[in-house]
Amino acid sequence: MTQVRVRFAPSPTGFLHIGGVRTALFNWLFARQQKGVFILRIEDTDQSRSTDESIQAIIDGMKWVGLDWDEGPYRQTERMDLYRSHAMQLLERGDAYWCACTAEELDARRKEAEAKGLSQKYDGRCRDRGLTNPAGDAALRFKAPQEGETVVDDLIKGKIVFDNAVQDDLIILRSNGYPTYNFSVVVDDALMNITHVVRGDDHLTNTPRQVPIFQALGFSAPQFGHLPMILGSDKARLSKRHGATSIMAYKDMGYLPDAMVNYLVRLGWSHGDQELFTREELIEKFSWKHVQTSAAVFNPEKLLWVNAEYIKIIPPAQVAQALVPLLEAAGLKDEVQIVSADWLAQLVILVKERAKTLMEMVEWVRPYFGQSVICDEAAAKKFLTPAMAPILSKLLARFEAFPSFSKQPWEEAFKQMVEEEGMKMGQLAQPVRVALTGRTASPGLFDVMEILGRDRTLLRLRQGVERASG
RNA sequence: GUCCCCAUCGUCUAGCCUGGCCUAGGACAUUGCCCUUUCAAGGCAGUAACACGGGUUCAAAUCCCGUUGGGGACACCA
Repeated sequence: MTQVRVRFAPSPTGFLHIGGVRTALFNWLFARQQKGVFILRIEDTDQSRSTDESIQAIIDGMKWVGLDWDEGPYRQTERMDLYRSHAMQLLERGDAYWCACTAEELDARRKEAEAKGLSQKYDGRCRDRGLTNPAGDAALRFKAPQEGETVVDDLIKGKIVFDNAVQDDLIILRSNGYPTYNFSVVVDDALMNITHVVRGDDHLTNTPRQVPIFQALGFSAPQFGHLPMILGSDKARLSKRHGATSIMAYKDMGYLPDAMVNYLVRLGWSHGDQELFTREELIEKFSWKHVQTSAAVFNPEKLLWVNAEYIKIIPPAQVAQALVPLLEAAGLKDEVQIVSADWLAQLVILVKERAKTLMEMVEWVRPYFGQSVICDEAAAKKFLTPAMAPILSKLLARFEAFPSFSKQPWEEAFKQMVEEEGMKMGQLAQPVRVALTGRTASPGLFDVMEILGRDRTLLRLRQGVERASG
């Protein structure tokens, strides 16, 4: 058994998006399961579109979702000699030829063919001209076999047969000397000993173009696997129209990387009825057999649910840690600094069942920082009424009698007062909640008091009484 | 236009390979109820799908053919 070697090979022409992450993820899972090697390779042979910022964005994105690579990042622009020397091999063997047609001419002919409803294939006019390239401005074309069939046994789709007669003589070296995609991938996949090429469905028709190049170069082709596409809610290919597509945008929106991974892997793969998996489980249970053959619609609501599940499952201290940067960004930098990690973890426990994202959690948690509270006007108007003032004042007095906070006695005192006043629980609880948190919705009252501590509880209650009286 | 892929609830999917256990299961969303100091969470229940047409077979969601529909590819982009 040779060792599994897979790669993720994005082109640095923009940020790392959802689809790319999923492709990377399937490769990574397979590599980890097979104790293989996962390679990151940057396909930057398109000079005009590749940027260094994009490369950094890819690296940042991969790191955030925790997809670590064993080799690379390789950059194709650093491997130019390899492509050129292999292209020359093909030329020498008669498997490639120089083509003097200019891009403009080709474009014009293609448009004409399209207008007439004919094949848009290259007409092969330079194929047998035996041209040389003295001026250095010709492009090199691969002489694609025109007879027989190319059969691909896809890991996901099964056996697919392509007629060689429809294959084009692809340009493998541009007139500027740079290789094109279909050639550089082959050279790299061959030279890097890639055993399994797993990529998006959109590359399916590239496979019969690439297989003959492997063969002409004297390499055996790797195994191929084509992942179905991810679609937007309108069933069109996922794009900016469907909201944030950069993976890092999800970080900013308060998604947990593990939740992202869990959602994405379930989008196109399943293990019976199981919805939630640890990474270890994913690595253990992953199999090509259960990868879906059809495209899947990206469903933000389910992602939200998965994220909420992770917020509940993950150790609170860990959630707290991920929350800190968002708190700082929300203007709570000073407040966060003076607070202990333990206290923050406790706070997370209070709100983790209410927040579906870290972003929402920031809002849930905001009232528990600072001495006083910022009170919602409508809430105050409704619950901190003059009529409530004496009752709240009475409650305050009872609480003040306790030298320290303790849940049970405080709760008993509270309930006793409700009874004495002939009130319903909610009639007293809501005004107190507003006084303590400034809002009508919060975690359990006594949990709130516990997190605030005796002093702040009393302070806020006192301020609530004032407000109600005023 | 040519070539390729795909088709189960609104969405993600189980089942399909190896036909009967499918009166088609789970999850998200949605609706109702319960729980309840608020908001959540949780529990219970409900609505909801085998694209269509032909075969093959005692028997088809499952196998075969066709139709329709969706997607992808056809660049000196990747």
